[in-house]
Amino acid sequence: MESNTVRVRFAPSPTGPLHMGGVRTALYNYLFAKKHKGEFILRVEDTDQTRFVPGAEKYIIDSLKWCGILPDEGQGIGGNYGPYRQSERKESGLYKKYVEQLLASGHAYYAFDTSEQLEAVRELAKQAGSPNWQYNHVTRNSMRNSLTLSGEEVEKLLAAGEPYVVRIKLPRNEEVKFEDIIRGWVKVNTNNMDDKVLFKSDGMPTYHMANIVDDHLMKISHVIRGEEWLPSAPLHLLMYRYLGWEDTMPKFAHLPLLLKPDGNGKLSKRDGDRLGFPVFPLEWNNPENGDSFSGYREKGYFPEAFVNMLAFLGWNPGTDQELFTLEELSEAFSLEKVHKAGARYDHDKTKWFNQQYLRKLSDEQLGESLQSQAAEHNITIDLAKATSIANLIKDRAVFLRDLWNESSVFFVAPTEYDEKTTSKKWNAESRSYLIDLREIFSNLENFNIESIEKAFKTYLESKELGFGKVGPAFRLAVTGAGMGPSMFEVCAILGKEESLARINTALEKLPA
RNA sequence: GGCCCCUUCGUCUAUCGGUUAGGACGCCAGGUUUUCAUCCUGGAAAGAGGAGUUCGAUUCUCCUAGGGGCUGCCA
Repeated sequence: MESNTVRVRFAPSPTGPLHMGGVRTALYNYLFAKKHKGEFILRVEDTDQTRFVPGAEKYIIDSLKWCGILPDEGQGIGGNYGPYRQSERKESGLYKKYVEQLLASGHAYYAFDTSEQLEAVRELAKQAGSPNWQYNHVTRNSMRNSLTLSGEEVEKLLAAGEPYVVRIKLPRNEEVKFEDIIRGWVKVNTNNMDDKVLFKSDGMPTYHMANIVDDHLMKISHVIRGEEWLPSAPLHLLMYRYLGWEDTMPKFAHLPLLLKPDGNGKLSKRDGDRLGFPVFPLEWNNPENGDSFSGYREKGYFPEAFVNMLAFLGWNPGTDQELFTLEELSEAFSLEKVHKAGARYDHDKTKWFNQQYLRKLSDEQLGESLQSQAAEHNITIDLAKATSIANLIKDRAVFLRDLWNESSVFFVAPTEYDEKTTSKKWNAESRSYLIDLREIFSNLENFNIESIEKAFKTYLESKELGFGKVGPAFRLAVTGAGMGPSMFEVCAILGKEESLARINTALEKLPA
């Protein structure tokens, strides 16, 4: 079917931590590549030196690694199309060569207007009532560029080292259309486009230039990126055309955006911690400016759950299956099934996914986790015990840490007693029941689940009491809480001595 | 403002002209459970509005409205 190899790239710019929307873009690229037995490439788009953030590249790589979406080729991995950092690619004059080609063919021109001058023109236009002044086929005639200046003047300025940029020269009134895999045909008239800068005065290409050159040189077959790129796709098409690469141009697929759960707009980095969930895969701390954002990994999410959740934000297999491994996702994925509209992030659903993945773990695996968490609290327990405790409480866990949170009663005697339960269920009566139970339990030879339960129930019968009269007080005395797993199992695990000791403590500490 | 994209339950979504419009999360109710959680059962909940095409539109077209994106020598 596919005679051409699928090669896709994820091309983030290292300007900060990778947001979950970016992770999803990477994921879809990865899935598409795997589905078609192609290659997934990581390219670092660091053409903006002013926005460079130390550690960001490492963060991106670490995040992908945590998620399990490993590039086959690219920055940090290597490959035959390197280097994979645009700042390094620029060193060889790579981009400049193609810029000169465009200059020579008349599809680009030099512009000497400074940022300040442009800003002033824009400001003026705004005051005159036009909010978006553009450097285009009409305004370029009144600007300082190689179209308005004489050849000698241009030569002189260039020779004098005058700062300049190179802009694309767009034709007037031309329909540009391309077929997006997700959205179908998209048409734009060049009259509504502007002469974008291709080459900056600092010697760096802009995204528009670098991405076309690199995608071409790296033999990228499909460009799968966020919807924010849709408006510039026609420009990119024109560039392929002017560079003579239109026949091998990659296919485009513009992904729907991830939206804020509340209100409007796309999910942004400040949203998460504001609304009580992370927007980043990994925690991010920037000592330089004090930026600090929480991450899914540190919050206790399984990468598999995180990835599964992300996959479903904008895509759906068309079946009822919701739990997918990465391999299954790779098999089921298709761009045609990607939804067009933006997807609102739902944190409850994310937690649900995590709970599902926790349940896939065996009791022994859960026990191991509990054992190591206990060790962090300087408590040593053997695996068999940890496993049986984990089995007892796993149904109430969403995160692995819940295993410890829910089971600490087994290792640490209560120092406080739940207020609500105390005021509702603890009184002189219940106190006397506990005194009876202490007596009964201390006479039990085999202190196990069955015997405790039998003794307890026999006591209830003899006193003609309902479970509700004694149970809550019993739980309160032993665990300090108003809820939890079966008390017979709790006591059995605690052992006779500890159980009795706790009842004693409660009788001392809790006034009738 | 201009240009582009989008629009099914609160949320994520299925439906590729004919369905009692399905599922999941969340929510509510009932059951199981001494309690909580789990689990089981059930429930409420959607095609933005208006034209058209058609025997028949959620599905195709157009308009309106709403939402989103872009509008930098940022990506």
